[in-house]
Amino acid sequence: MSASVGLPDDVVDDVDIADVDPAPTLLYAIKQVELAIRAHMDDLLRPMNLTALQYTALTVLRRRDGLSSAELARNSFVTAQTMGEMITTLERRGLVQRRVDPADRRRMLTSLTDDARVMLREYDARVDELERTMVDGLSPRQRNAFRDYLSACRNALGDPAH
Amino acid sequence: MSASVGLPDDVVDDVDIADVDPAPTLLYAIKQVELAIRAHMDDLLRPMNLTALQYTALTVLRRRDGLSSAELARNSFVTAQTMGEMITTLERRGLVQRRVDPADRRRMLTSLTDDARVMLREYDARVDELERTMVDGLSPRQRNAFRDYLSACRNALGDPAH
DNA sequence: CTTATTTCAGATGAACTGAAATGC
DNA sequence: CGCATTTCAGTTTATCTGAAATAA
Repeated sequence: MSASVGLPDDVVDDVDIADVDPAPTLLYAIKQVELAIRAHMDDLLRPMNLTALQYTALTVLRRRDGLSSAELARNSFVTAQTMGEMITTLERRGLVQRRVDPADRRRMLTSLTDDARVMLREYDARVDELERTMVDGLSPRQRNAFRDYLSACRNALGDPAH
Repeated sequence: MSASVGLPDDVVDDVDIADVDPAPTLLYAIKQVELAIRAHMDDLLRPMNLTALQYTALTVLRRRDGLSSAELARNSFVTAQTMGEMITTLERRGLVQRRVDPADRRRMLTSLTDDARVMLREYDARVDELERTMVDGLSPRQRNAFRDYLSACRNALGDPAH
């Protein structure tokens, strides 16, 4: 992970319920940011009647076509049953389609429909803007460092449920 | 998972569903880390029969005694009713106590009980260890930068619900 | 009068556990 | 046979919306 971070620089000195105390834990800081993101995302997603979990599944499928429902479940830390039901919902809405994996006929390979791709593209700009707003105070170099840190954290925590 | 055995060099060269693609969004990366944290925290909290939200409320109260239920709700992006019910549950379990705010008799000031403080202290070590595991690959300087970035993000996203 | 906080009363949805069918 | 995936069924629990009481 290169790191390559140079300068931690003081980025904020705003006083807020989130940081009125010197140093709450990083765990808590991450949770707070995720809560704030989710509130914004829910607002964004509500018009298209998608939950954050559904949206996540769709964007994961856009990057990695043909995952099975069980694989998507592991990615989002929910049970296979929960994800299976969610995929069924998306299928009924015409956003994904499934076909039996010819190499392993137990599995169902899931793909986005063209409708889903169009819909996701319409939201890309808004999601990008949310991300830009979020990292507004960070330099490009800091953003890269931030991404590296997050990746390191995710890898360090592993896949605990399995 | 594998890795983490030798290779002190690159923190991440594990191929994983979380980073098989070059650069998913920071939004997604944060969500993934938070999901991983929550899975670990749920495991940690299950023995004491606390949800992540309840634990968060308790630790917030430890830092900022005497918040009202409505304030706690805003901090966690849930409705006042939801937080009110959760605080009632904690009160019945003897983990918090409430008293009317003498300065504004509509409000109920919430405080931890001694029992709650003891319980939280018992878990501090385990939570600290989880955090240490998570940032294992980061230098102290990087950890500080990471904290700054998170704080900047949280502040940039504001309190959308109000 | 309007607003904030709390509380009561449903309604809902999203998740879970358990179990069965299928196929490797 | 054991294990993974999917699907069906039932349940729980957390959260929400709506409405009323209180007090500033």
